[in-house]
Amino acid sequence: MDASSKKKRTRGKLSREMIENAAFEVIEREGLSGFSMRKLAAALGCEAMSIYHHFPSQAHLYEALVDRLIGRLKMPDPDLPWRERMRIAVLDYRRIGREHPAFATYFLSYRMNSPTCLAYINGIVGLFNDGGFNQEMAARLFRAIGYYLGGALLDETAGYAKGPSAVTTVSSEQLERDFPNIAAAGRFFSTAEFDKTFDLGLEMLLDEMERIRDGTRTANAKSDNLREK
Amino acid sequence: MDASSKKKRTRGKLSREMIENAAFEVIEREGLSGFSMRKLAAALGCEAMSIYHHFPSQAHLYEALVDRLIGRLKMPDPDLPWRERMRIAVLDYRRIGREHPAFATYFLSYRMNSPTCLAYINGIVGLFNDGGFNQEMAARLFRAIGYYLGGALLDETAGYAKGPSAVTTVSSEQLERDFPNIAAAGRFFSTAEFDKTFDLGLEMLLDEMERIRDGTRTANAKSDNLREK
DNA sequence: GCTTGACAACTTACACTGTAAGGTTCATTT
DNA sequence: AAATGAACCTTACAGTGTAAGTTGTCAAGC
Repeated sequence: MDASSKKKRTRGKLSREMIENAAFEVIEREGLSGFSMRKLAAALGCEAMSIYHHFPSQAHLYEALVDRLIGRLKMPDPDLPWRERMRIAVLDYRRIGREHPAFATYFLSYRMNSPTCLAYINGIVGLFNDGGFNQEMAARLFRAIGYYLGGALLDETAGYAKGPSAVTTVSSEQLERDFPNIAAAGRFFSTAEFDKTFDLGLEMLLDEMERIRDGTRTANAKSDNLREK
Repeated sequence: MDASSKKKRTRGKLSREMIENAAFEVIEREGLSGFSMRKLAAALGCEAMSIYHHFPSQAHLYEALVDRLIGRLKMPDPDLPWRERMRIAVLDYRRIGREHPAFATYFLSYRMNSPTCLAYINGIVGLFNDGGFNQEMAARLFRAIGYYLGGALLDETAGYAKGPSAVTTVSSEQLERDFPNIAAAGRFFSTAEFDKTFDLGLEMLLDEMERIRDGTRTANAKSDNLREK
């Protein structure tokens, strides 16, 4: 018989960390929708259900992945100028998203509630408080900058740089002819332009935040009340 | 036998429009991940495979849904002041996302390439051109505003307002004690505050765009070159 | 050395998914 | 009346997450 020669069961082989590492790899290789517990198991050289001994569900595993990414983020040095601290915090977050483009899709719509993530968010909100804003403005600016950051990451990781998702596509000749504005703008939409575009928007928001803090934002703010309804 | 009494086959019942309408309903009722061709068929009173006669795949169906949402958007009146045109365009897009919160998740990472969607994008890029920016700046600002808009929609439709996605959550007592900044900011994170927060960020970006156009953005822009690396 | 217990990993099974392939029904045209 | 072809249904397959039950392996106590 000697059935043991066929399957080399190395006991205690698996661990949470090993599984997490493999999960990151499989997700990036197969894409988030192509990821499955069975493929993860194959990468680990075990059966799918063995993973459930370490993570009670796929959701728990995903949560651990988010925690690991967020948990490694450090708050920027408080001795730096505030604007620089804010910039670093934003770019740090963007970096971990860019490092895991396939996982970012999940990451970005994940509503963080683990202690690790809450500690991070608490620190970032504190950074806005340090900027000299009152609680309301700190809260709203936190959200507004987060919108920009999240939207940029979504586009940079899942956007046009990955090619069209449409089933029916348009030839570049037709694009040039029928949609000239897009054709003209297209060259600034490439992956190589991501940093420059992101920085432009980020600096715009940083400028405005400093204007709000310094009370020098009187120019066009009046039009805020022009909204219908 | 009289098998016809059991199943009332009403021929020509289905149509692309009917299927699309039902799809929007089922998606919003079941959530995007809870949506399936079989559930859609059940809502339509037909079998799953009947849908494939009208849409060759689920992806084609989704694409049609995106096209329908985008296709109904009109460019703002060109006679309005430019800032107002831009504001309306942004809010229109946000509105259709908010009207289909469950579908928005798909919508936001969908890379539009259908003629309908390209026509829309072409119009919006043209709106930036009308603002008096050169091609490069128009392209980058289009993207930057899109980042803000997309991130906001993602958060408003899939974010914290839907409750935590984490499997392990933290009690409100612990939140108050360990994460005071979040607790303090929390009241401005509610659904009721969405409009006000969105408007703040939008007006910030509109302000900055006008500064860029008018060349009055000299204040802090110098720090743009402080980036490491 | 032997037994026991606990735990880690595996096996099986179920209800679900999208959709390929092919069969059936029926309104319309000839 | 016969034929056509669109519209719809049935069946089947390979994939999914995971509940439930089983087996293999190692360490401790006798």
